[in-house]
Amino acid sequence: MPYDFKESEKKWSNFWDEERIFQYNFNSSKPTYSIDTPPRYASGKMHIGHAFHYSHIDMVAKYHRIKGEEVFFPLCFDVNGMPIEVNVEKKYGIKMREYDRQKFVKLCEEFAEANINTMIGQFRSLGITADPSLYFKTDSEMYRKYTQISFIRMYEKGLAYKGKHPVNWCPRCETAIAESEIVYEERDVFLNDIKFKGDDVELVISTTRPELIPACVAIAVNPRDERYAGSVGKKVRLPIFGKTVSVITDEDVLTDFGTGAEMVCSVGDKADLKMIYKHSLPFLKSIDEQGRLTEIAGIYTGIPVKEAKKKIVEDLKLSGNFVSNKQIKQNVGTCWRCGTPLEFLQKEQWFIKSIDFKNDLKKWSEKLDWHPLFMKKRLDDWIDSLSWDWVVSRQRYFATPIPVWECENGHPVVAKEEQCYVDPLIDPAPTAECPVCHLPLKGSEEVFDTWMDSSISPLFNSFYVRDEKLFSNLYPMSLRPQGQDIIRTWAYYSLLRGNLLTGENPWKNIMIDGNIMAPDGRPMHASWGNVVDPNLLLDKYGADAFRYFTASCSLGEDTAFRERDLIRGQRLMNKIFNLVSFLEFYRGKQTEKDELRPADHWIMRQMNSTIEQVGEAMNNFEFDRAIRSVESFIWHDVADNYVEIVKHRISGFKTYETIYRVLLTSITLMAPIFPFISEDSYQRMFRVTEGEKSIFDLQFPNKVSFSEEEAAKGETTVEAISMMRDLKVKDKISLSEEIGSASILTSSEIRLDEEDLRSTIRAVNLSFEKGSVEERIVSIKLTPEIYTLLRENAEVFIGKLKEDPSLLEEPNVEFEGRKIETSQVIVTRSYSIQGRNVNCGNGFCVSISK
RNA sequence: GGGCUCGUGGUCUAGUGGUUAUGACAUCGCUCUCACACAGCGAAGGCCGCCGGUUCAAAUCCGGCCGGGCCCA
Repeated sequence: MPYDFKESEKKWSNFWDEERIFQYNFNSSKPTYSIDTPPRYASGKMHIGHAFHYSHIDMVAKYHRIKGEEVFFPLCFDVNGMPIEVNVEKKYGIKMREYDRQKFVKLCEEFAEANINTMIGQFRSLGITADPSLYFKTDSEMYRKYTQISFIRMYEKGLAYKGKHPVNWCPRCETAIAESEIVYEERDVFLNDIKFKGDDVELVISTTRPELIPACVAIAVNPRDERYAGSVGKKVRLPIFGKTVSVITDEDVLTDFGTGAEMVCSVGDKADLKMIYKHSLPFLKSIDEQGRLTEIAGIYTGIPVKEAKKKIVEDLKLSGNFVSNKQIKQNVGTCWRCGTPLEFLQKEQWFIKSIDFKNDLKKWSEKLDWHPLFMKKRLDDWIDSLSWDWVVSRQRYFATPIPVWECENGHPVVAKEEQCYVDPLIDPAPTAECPVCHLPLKGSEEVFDTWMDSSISPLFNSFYVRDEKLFSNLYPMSLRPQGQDIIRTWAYYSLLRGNLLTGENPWKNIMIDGNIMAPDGRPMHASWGNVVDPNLLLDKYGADAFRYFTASCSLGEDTAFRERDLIRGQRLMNKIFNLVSFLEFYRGKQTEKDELRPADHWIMRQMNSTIEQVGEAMNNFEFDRAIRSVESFIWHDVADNYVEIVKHRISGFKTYETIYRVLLTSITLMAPIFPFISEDSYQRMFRVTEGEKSIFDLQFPNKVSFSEEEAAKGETTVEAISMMRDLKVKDKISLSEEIGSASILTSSEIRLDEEDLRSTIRAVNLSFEKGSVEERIVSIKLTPEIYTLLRENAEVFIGKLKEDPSLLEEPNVEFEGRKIETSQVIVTRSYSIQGRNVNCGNGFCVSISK
């Protein structure tokens, strides 16, 4: 009867909920292991990548639980921000800015809430037991309150400021965009060659943005470009617009891009901005917030950029200034949400100081334990590449309001902490008028970048400001788990703010996961039709099988989805189910007093090394190593070999005790990875004797003591049995059929458990025959020490031994004046016996006869 | 273009200097064996991406190239 995962998974997730097995106990005396759960973004349901990532986090949580720690694993959701706004606009066919602001926010809340409910169900199906008693979502007033308070504290420390600075601006979303939110896309654009004339000079510039001609403040060429040597310093007129600009030189101009002469516009892009600062050129505002040309464009005023580009090119053709164009590929900075090409605008914005802390950030990053370590470099490289402070104001609706009021001269008044949560559009300012100019104050319409919310998650989780005692216990948190794609945002901003506000890192460890790719190795895209739905997989294979796949992926690496791993996982669950059924069948049927035999010592030795390997791997977040080790133990050592041996003597108390211990240890080791089958097995077979309510109340297993000498005998016994069973299969003798005799053929002393061997193989007689085995040397190798000693002569030495193997019979061999111990020589032999059907292993052969 | 990462039997994968390179899935034999045919035993299948270097010894270290992925410009 195969394992019914559907029924089991339903049953045990209900049990965990009802019994509150995974609820954090604030009064516990156990050490706390705290996890800064990534707040799942509530714009839709979870896809396979999320399911993958949260499964890993859950394995860490359950592992530390079973290690005896009190695990703090909050259930949380991220709600604020543009993706939900955009989804709501789509769903209801409305436009945010044409809709009532408060009503629109309400729609966003409802939309998010529905998704949250779906995702809570998905978490449950996956066996992810994030704690609902530690629930938060980022749009709650409780959460937003601390976003605001943390801002106020940074403002008071001079770390937040309002400043005028060019920002990346999305004309569709009408909001500033942080550097980290820019998505670069390769697009086909036209590179236009346009003639600029002066009184005594004429030159052709190349530009992809002819609509910016009215914003042109200079023409730049490379100083070493001889083609333009005569033009430098001269004046040329802008075609159509007539304004006069100078030809300047700048090292950054590429001589091989187009004609090698380019317009400097204020402000077209970052490169323009750099030249404007360097050459003290004027700032013009050529594009407005909606992406239309401003009044400096004369007759083109008010025309959207795309249209203006077309018109201006046409007019250039008419005026004879247009030379030619060609299509090129160019990386265009676009809005991460809507894909609209971004503009560069000079705007008043709120900033958080970050550039001043570049060196500190690298030190803070150094203090973290990174898993895997190579991810650290990605953060360090990002820190190095930053060129200005973090723009935190957004001109949107659904997010935390910036707790600020302003007079009409733009003097800000920041809220008092006691006022928070505060909505300046509704609530009054802390002072009646502007303290500078005594004018009335108006609440800010701006909201925060959503990373302002999510990057205080470790502070919020640790009861920052709310409860000093809890804070000192919980902060810094044990672990930040997250995806590699948001190192430059979530990890970076959290590290920055945690340190700026508390002077300490927000966590001790950071675990970075890779992505799940489609089965074809490419990213999953709806339009490529290669998306895999986790719900279908859970239905088909079950959560433990899915977790088997996720555990088998190396941390930090991108992995193509492999359905075959789920198949294998499901088979493993079935194997475990059947092993437990076997034990269950013999429960209470013991009648004989027996003693531990060599095979029992052997399985204990294997078990100890599995305990050690799994513990080490899990401590390092190496789920793949843990699972390989435990799977190989259960399937091969226990199921294929050990169970076969104990079948004939399971009526003995000691034998039963051993297999009981072995299976209980196995499921305890696996419980963090396969919670359902482990809980199911525990409840069915072990709870009545162990007493604890849940397998997760057990402790990570300790090693047991055993005799190394007996274990070695056991290993030989297992090997002999396995070879004899193979012979029975080959001779078409049923495994249950008794055979007359079994023989061990060997040229040397051999120690094994004759009784286990005979009973397991069902042989009436067991005999030993000496001296009849022919051996052949397959290879001769040396220990690394001897290789190091002999270096280039090692091969000569090996050749000598091959020529005369009898040398190996002495304890030492003379070679070039040295005495080399033969124990340092690794000889691989194969054994055979002429004319008999035998199996040969390590130092002996076996044969059987009816 | 830069940083990081991966490239091992048909497919996927373990393996960071030293036995005859691990295992899974698929394929092919044989076996209902008293926990499990979602099983067991066995077979076939690999110039470890390519080129060079270091070393007595390289899948493993170094350099270059080719190809996939992530992030950035």
